[in-house]
Parts: sequence; structure tokens; C-alpha cells
Amino acid sequence: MCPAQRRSRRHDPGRRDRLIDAALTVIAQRGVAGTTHREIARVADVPLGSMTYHFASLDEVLAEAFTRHADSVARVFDERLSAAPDRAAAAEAVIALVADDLLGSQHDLVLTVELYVAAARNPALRSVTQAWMRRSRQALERHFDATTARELDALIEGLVLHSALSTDPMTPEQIRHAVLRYLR
Amino acid sequence: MCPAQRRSRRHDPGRRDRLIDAALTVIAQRGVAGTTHREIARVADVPLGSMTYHFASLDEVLAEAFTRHADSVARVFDERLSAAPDRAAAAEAVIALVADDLLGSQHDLVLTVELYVAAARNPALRSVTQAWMRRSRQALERHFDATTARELDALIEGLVLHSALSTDPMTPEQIRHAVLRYLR
Amino acid sequence: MCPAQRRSRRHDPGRRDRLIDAALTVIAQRGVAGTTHREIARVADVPLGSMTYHFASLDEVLAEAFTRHADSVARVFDERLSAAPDRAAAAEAVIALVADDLLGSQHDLVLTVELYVAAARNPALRSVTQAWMRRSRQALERHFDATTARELDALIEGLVLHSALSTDPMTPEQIRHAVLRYLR
Amino acid sequence: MCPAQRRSRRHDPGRRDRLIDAALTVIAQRGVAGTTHREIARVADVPLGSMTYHFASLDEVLAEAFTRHADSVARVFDERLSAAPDRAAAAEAVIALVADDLLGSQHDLVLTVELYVAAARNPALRSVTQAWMRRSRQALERHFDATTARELDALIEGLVLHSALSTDPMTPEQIRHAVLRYLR
DNA sequence: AATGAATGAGTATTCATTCAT
DNA sequence: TATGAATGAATACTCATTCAT
Repeated sequence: MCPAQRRSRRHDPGRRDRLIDAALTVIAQRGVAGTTHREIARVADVPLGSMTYHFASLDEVLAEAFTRHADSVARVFDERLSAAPDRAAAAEAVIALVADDLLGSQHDLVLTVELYVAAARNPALRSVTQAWMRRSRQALERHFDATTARELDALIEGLVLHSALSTDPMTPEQIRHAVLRYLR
Repeated sequence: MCPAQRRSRRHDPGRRDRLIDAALTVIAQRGVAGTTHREIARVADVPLGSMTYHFASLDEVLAEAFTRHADSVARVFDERLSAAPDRAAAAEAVIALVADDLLGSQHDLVLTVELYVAAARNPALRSVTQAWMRRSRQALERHFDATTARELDALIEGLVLHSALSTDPMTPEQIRHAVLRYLR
Repeated sequence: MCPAQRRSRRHDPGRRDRLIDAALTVIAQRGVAGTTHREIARVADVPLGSMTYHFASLDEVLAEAFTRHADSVARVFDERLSAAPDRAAAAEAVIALVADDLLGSQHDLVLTVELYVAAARNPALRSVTQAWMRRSRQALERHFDATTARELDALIEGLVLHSALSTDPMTPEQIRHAVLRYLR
Repeated sequence: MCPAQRRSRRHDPGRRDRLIDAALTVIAQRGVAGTTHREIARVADVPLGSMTYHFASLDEVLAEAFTRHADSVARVFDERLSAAPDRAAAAEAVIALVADDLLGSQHDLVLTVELYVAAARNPALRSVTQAWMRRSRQALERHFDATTARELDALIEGLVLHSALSTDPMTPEQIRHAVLRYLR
């Protein structure tokens, strides 16, 4: 009777949103291969049937989740580069972004790699990765010419990925060294 | 009765080997998530029971397959860098390796990314990736100092991966430009 | 705001009726087994919740739909036989009815067979088929004695069904031959 | 330890066969719509996984089951008509076949109607019904001309089906009357 | 009066692995 | 040594129906 009781969750606006977040959690923890309706529902504490009510298929869930992930990472990238007043500050922004990604939770990094693999076989996801790439490159082009932007983007990719897979990831100083050497 | 009939392959010494190759084919085509005993057996044209006869588990199959893949890619890397007489030739070797990866079949590239993701959750595979990385770096260190080798290795990673995911992959000329700019 | 916008159909007096027609369309297209609340709602372009608002259960929908089908087929049967002035004209009416069923859309025929099967397990539907049969027989009894009416009714059934399932359905001439031979 | 214990059913030759029979039982009891892997497995007292080991899909199960049904009914039809020495005996054989179908278990009759409906939407089943029809007609043509055979076949169809759906099915005497009147 | 949201039981199917031969 | 048969857990997805608004 008391409305505070966890009795029923029938009215739950925002559930779809929470499900997408739960999906990202699951993908990060168990990979795309281990991402199932059941697991997402469990993490979001929602009945299984709710998944297929809100999403037509698991692929739709993945697409929405990765889109959200890419958007949020790209937004940070955009913001930091927009805030940089000059080329030197932009270089520092890039260094900070890479270092944060590496030193921060593995969460974002793992999601990114999962997205890459999933995109290799899922066209819907491929357009997500491509939009994201385009956006990063445009952010870099605020400060660098097109060729430099493209090459720098690839270098960032390599630094992040490589270090992530290594037992001794690069230190922030090493990252700074690599980026500045390239831009020297 | 006639031995030419495709009757039975009961005596088949290289079968274990062929199964590992079949596994790589399947991983490249359908991803680790789509790699099953059944599919590998189908590709190798071998009865299902043969899989579990030769391998204790699917994980064992994956580990052996990825080990073979890493070995073969690393060997080529090694050979080309060993053959380079000087630093300039080494730079050209690196450029050629990246360009071949991109222009050649997606096969190797896809396998590599699949390995990265699988390694994120499978310790046995992580040691495969790490041995591979160590080996590449050592190959580079024949011609470059340790810091350069490490950074170059990351750049290579980024160039290959980034271009692979892009709709307009880099041309060999663009790759050459990026590598030489870094080594300048 | 503009009332012409397709905004809402909240006031829709004939909706229940339209739902029954939609149900018949779905049954004809996908069979009773493929007839679901969702599909009927989709065909009628009506929200899912509307189905259970207007009908207590799917069975109720089916019963109403089949009743409507049987009524409409029986009415035509009635009318044509009533219009026949004598036995010879009645025979021609029967021939025309069978031929029309066969040459017309498969729609009615499929619905009839679906009804037969559904009736085998659903008592509510069994009374629909029985009322229909009784009515056909009474229509025939305007012109034929009871035994002939019954036998003729069975012959009609067989001619329609048999031809419907055949790759080379009977021609109108063949139907006429069969009916007249029986009544000769 | 004792081999007589119902311990394991792992060795069970003929299981596939038993599954097809179980499928026919289920179709007769619950209709094609109610025929599921689970239900067939339950009736055959076999684990669920066994169904999909032996059959690629539920449609394959249905096709095999209906083929068996049609074969067995057609064989009886064949045999009885082959045994008839003359046209009069053939007429009696037809009468007996219809009467047996009606007075015998509903089993065969229900299966037949289910087959008709299923065939309306499943091409694989349509060829089953057509082969069956052809075979019946050929059996009749041993004693009757082609036109008579076809018409008689339709009459049989109608008598069986119509009576089956009626609350007061025809008596054997009534069936005899109908058939003989037609052949008179 | 009407409906979007929610839910739990059920469906076909896949599959790693075990086992008897 | 090798394998066809078998199995049970899991998966994506469907759907009749209930319910809060």
C-alpha cells in the first residue's frame, strides 16, 4: 500500500535509457559476445520481457549503446580541443586525452575495442565508428592541417590501443614524448 | 571398398593441424563469437566428434589458433626487418608491412582485432598478444632505439587499425608520409 | 493542433467492426496459428491495447470473425438458392456457387478450411460450423429431399475442397458434370 | 549398474522413427499449431535437445510426419481397391473405407484436415497432399474411368470431411446410399 | 474510454560437451 | 582411435494478457 514499497516497477519512465546504460556496463564487463538480453535485464534489475518490449532486437540494443558511447567520448574530445587556444595547447589536450583514457577506467577503452570488432561484421555499427572518426578528425582540424590531423588521429589510436593491451602501459610522460616528437 | 572412395578419413595425421587452420578461417569470417565446434568441423569437413577428440575445449582451439596467427605475422615482420641493411631500409620495410596488411586480404587484420578483444577477457590469449608485442619490438630494436621502437610500434598499430575501419583507407603514399614524418 | 492531422483516432465508433474484418484478413493470410493480437492491430492500424479493450480474449476475436465469415457465405448460398424457381435452376445455382468459390479469391476457401480445423478443438467454433451446415442444408431442402440435400451438401464440400488443394482444379464444366451426374 | 535399469537412454536406435510417430500423436491431439518440439519430446519421453539433433527444424518434423500419415492412409486405400475383383466390389471397398474412417478413430481424419490447412501455407506439405491425391485417383482408375475416378474422389472427400464435422455423422448405410447413387 | 508500458510463460533453435560403441 | 548420438543449459525472440495512467 505504501507507495515507497518497491512493490511494482510498472511505472518507470527512463527505463529504456537505463537499459542502454546497463548494456554498456555488460559489454564492458563481458564483451559483445557475452551480452545477452538476460544479462542486461539482470544488471538493470528489470524483467526479461522488458528488453524486447523496448528494443526490436539485440542488435538494436548494441547499436544504441555504442552510439551513446561514441557520442560521449567524442564530446569530451571535442570539448577539450575546442578549449585549446593554440596549437601547443591542442597538443597538450591530445596528450591529456590519451593519458586519461589509459589511466582512467578501462571501461571506455574496452568499449571502444569491442565496438571495432563488432563493427567489422555489423554495418549499422560501422556507420557509428565512421561518424565518430569523422568527428575526431574535425576536432583535430581546428588546430592542425588535414594530413596532420589524420596521422595524429591514427597515432592516438595506436597509443591508446597498444598501451591498453600491454602489461606495462605507457606512462603519461611517454605519451607526451611520442606526441610531441610527431608534432615537432 | 575402393580406397579412392571418399569413404572415411579415419587415418588422417595432419587433421589437428587442419582444424587449427579451419578455426582461423572461421574466426576471420564470423568472429570469435561465431566460432563453434560445429562450424570449424564443417569448414574442415570433419565429423563433430573429432573436435573434442583433438582439443579439450573450444578455448584450447582458440588459443592454438591465435598462437599460430601471431607467430606467422610476427615471423614476416621479423624477416623483413632482419633483411633491412640500414635504418632507411628498415623504415621502408615498416611501410611495406603496413601497406601489405591494408591492401592484402582483411583476413590477418580481422584476426588481429579479434585476438585483441578475446585477449581482454582470456588470460591465456593475453600472453599470446604480449609475446607477439615483445617480438615486434625486438625486431624494431635492431634498427631503432627502445623508445623509438615502442612509439613506432604504436604508430604502426594505429595506422593499420585506423585505416582498416575507415571508408577511405590510407594509400601506401599516405602511410609512407606518416612513418617518415615520425622518423624524420 | 490542427484536427486534420492524423493525430488520434480516439473516437472511432466502427473500430470493433473493423477489428473483426482485420482478423479475417489475418486468418486468411497467416492462418489461425499466425493470428495474434499484434498482427490484427497492425492490419487495422490500431494500438495493441485496443484489442484487449474490445475483446476479452483472442478466442473471442476468432469466434466473432468466423461467425461473420460463415454468415456471409451462408447468406450468398441462401440467396442464390432462394432465387432459383425450380430444381434445374437450383442445380445451376449450386454449380455456380462451387465454381465461384474456386475461381474467386482463395480468401473464402482458406477461411473455411481454417474454421474446420479450429472447430475441431474449439467448441465455440463447432457451433458456428454446425449452424452453418444446418443453414446450407435447409437452403438445399427448398428444392431437394432431405437425403439428396445432405448428400449434395457433402458433394459440394468435396468438390470445393478437393479442387482447392489440387494443382489442376476442376473447370466449371467439370463441376457441372459432377453435380448433374449426381442429380440425374 | 544393472543394464535393465532405465538409467540412460543414450543408445536408442529407432528414436527418430518414434519421434515422427510422437509428432503424429501430438498433431492429432493438439493440432499443428499446438505441435511444439517440447510437446513431441514429452510424448516420446525424450530430452528436448534430441528433437533438434534429429530434425533441422520443426517444419522438417511436420513434413516427415505428414508424409508418413499420407503414405499409410494411401496404402490402405490402394490395398483395398486392388483386392476388389470388379466394379461392384470396388464400390463396396470405397464405402467401407469411408465408413471405417468415420467410425474408426478420429485420429486419421483429424490428421488429414490438419494436413490440408498446413499445406495451404507450406509448399513442402503441398507436394505431400498432391502425391497422395494422385495415388488415390490411380487406385480408383483401376476400376473406373478417369472422370468418374476424379468425381468419386471428390465425393469421398466431402463425405468424410462433412460427416466428421457434423454432430450427427452419416451412418454406413447413408454412405452406401450416397456412393451407389452416384455410381448408379 | 483508451492506450502505452510492462511482464512472465513459452517457442524454436544453437551448442559445448559427454558418452557408448 | 574415432565418431555418431545424445543431452541440458542457454539464447533471441514472441505474445496474450494485465495494469497504471
